[in-house]
Amino acid sequence: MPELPEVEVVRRGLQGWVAGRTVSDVEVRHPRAVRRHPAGASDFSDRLAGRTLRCVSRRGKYLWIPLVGEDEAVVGHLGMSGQLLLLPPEAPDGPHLRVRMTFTDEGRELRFVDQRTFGGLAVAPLASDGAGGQVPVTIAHIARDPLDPLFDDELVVARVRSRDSEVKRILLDQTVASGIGNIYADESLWRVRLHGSRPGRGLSRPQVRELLAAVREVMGEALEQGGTSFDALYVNVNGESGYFDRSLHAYGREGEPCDRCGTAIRRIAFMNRSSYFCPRCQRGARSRVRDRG
DNA sequence: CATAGATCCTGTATGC
DNA sequence: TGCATACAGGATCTAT
Repeated sequence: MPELPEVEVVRRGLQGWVAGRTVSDVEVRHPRAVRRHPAGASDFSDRLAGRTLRCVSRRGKYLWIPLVGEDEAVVGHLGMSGQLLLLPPEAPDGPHLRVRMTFTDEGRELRFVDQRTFGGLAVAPLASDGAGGQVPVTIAHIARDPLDPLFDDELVVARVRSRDSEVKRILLDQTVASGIGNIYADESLWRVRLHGSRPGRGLSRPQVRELLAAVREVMGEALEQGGTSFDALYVNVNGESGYFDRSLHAYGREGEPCDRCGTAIRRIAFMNRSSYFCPRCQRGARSRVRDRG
C-alpha cells in the first residue's frame, strides 16, 4: 500500500539518519529481497560495505541513496508491505527481516522488513535524468511524479488523452505519472467525479488537468497527515502509522454513504484488485459501452 | 506498438 | 476445530 506520500514520509525519516554514514556490513536474509540485483546477494553486500551514503532521493514510489565517490546508488522499493526501519542493534529481529545494514558508527541499523516480499533493494548505476540530475538506470522508465517540480502537467495531459485505456489504469501506469497507487487513484477520481472506467481518450483537457490537480491535492494532504495506514504494515522509519485513512472518501468504504451525496459507495473488481466509487457522483461508465455499439 | 491479463507472496478474514 | 478460499496489490512479464 505504500504510495508516494508514504514513501516520502520514509524518505524524510531516512534522510537525517543515514546521510553521511558509512556502511559496515550488509546481511541479506532472504534472496527474494535482492532479486532486482542481478549479480546476487553477495555482490549486493560487497558493493555497499565500506561505502558512505549520501542524501536520500525519491521518484514516485522508488527511493535511492547515491554512494559517495561512486556512480552508483542503492535503490529500494517497498512493494506493498516493505518497511525501512531504523532500529538500535539490540532490537530483536522480526520474522520478516529481509536485509540488515549496519554502520561503522555502531548506531541504529537500517532494516528492510517485508512480509509479502513484493519489495526489494538493489545497487544500480546512476545516469543522467536529462535535466541536470541523476536517476538509477533501473528506474529510468519511471515517469516524474506529481510532486516533482519538473512534472510537466501538459505533457501528462496529452499522454492520458492519447490512450484508449481506462483512466484509472492510466493513473496506475508509472511510466505516465509515478507515485499513484490504488488508494490515491480512487480518491482522486472521486474528488473530480470521474468514473475510473472512462477511456483516457474520451476526457477533455480541462478534465485531465483537474484530475492531476486532485492527485496532487490528495497526495499533499496525505503527506501532511503522515500517510495512510490500514494495518501495521505501512509505517515510517520509527514504526509509526499515518492518519490519512480517516480522511478517505471512497477507498475501502463499500456500502458506506458517499460524503457528497449519501449514495452507497460501490466496489467492483479491477485489475485483480478493487475499485471504490460513488455510482451517483462518478458517472461515465456507460460511455464505453455506447461507443462499442 | 498498444492494451489486457496473469503472476509473484503471505498474513488475515471469512465460509463451510 | 480444521480446512479451503478470498483478499490485499506494485511492478513486470506474457499474450493478443
